[in-house]
Amino acid sequence: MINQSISKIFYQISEYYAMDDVAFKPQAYERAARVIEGVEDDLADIYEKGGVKSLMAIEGVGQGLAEKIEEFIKTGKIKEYEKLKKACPVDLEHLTLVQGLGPKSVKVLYEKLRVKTLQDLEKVARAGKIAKLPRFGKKTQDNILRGLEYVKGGQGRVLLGDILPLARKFEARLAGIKGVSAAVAAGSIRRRKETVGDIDVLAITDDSAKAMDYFCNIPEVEKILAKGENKSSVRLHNGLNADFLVVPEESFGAALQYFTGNKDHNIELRKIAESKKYKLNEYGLFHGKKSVAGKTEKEIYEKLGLEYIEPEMRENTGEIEAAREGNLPNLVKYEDVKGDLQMHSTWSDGSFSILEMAEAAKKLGREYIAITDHAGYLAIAGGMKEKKLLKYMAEIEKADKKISGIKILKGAEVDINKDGGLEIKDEVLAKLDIVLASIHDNFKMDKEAMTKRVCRAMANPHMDIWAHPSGRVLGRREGYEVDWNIVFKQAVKTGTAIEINAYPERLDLTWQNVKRAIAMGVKLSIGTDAHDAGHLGYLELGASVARRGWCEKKDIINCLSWEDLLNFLNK
DNA sequence: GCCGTTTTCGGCCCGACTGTTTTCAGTCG
Repeated sequence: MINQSISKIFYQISEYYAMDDVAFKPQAYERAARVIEGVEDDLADIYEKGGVKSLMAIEGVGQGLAEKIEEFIKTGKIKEYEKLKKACPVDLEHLTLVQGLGPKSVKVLYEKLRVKTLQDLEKVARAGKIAKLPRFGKKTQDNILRGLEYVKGGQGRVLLGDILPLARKFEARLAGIKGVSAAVAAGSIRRRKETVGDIDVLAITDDSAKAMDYFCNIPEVEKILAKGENKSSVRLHNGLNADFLVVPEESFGAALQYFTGNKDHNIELRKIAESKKYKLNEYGLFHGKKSVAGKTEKEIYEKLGLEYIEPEMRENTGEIEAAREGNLPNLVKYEDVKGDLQMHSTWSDGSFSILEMAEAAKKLGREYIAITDHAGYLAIAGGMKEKKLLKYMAEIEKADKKISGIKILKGAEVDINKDGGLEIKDEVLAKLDIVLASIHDNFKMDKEAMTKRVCRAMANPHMDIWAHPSGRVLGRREGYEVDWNIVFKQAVKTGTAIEINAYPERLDLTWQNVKRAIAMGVKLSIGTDAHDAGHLGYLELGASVARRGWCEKKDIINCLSWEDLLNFLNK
């Protein structure tokens, strides 16, 4: 799939032109980049079938960009991009990762302070030089420093949502080789951690040399770092490392346990093993030299006097004690999630019609969905005001009547204003089946003000769900400050559900806060925030956050039957 | 560079916020 590569290049080109103050081209490239990100079919396939003409059928792609895509398909690069990159004196790509820093500011920083790289930026910021520039100041400088920390911390890890499909591809391919009887991606992928630093794949095979050869030669490999009989290590084109391990069948459970982690969880297990006069390692659980368990994870946990602990819970945050006492939650299953409670259509910033989204959701087996287009002042996201909302609602009703086998809720994602008011009049909100409310501005309010703002919004009887509650964007910005204890209490009091936004770069509420919230009795909702039919599959990422946060079925309103969900919303 | 048309040019989703200014450029969504 070349779509992501092309999309990325177009984003970059857009920034280069923006830096040079070129008019309108940046928006054109950016728009095309965004659309291409969401195109489900591989651009190479589209091109193969219908050439440049068929590429031009994509929104925002005209003759010029279609030919650039063609160029990429044929040569693997785009000359114009290479030229711009070469001509640009600074590392724009990384500098603009810093929150609040755009192409224009980067240009000024280069012209006045010769800032070319993130390192340069840090140096001049620390030296206090940025604060002295015209139109910059102390606060801007501090924001840059904070942004820098975040960018540095986020590097080298990729989003679970981006890597899970690749890991599954590896699993499937390896499982397809003769002699391989199992292949599983372990590590943080198996724990469904929101970001992933590398890929560990474990396999059982009777011909390890053959499996190793195969793995080291898959097209994603950029460089082989190590290749042995039982273990190989490679660097992938996407910058990640991948390890491939072959273990004997009788050790598979032990190896899986060992390589799934996390580290602290494993250390605890080994301590327990030691206290029982056992030794635990990746080959099995041993009493002296005699193996007492190793084939499955389950038997290892059992022999250690523990209930089986699901991978998503293995973070050493109390799961081992709970397993010892038989108090583990009855974790919500991926298939328990019946519906999707946040998505967008062409009525705001989505790229598919209401009916198209419903049809795609139905295909994935959803029993119900909520269409929740933007309403309020977020104009760029197509935020609707009251009058348009009424038309939109009629359109949802029409779609609901037209489609069978799936129910559609009339919803909206309404902006919460600075004071905690909702940006749509109550009498219109009352007409919606489901009201999500979320914060899209004023992220840097102090904790107390932000807490008040949210609590006041929740007090509005029409608000059903607080969407993407922390506002974090993985790898780009931390969430805003809010007193979680107070807002969780308010959520329980007002009967407001809190969302687990399943979009890969959000996964917000965080799993840590999920755990705290349900312990206080908060009900949670899962929404993909899909802006494209291809995003609807993210629902499982939301479910994985729920599982990491110890949720049971009863904690998640998406697990309710249609009738029970309506009852919840009408309360 | 795209797009739609008043169809081969002339517009181009825009409102709010931040941090700087004391009116506004840059960034964000």
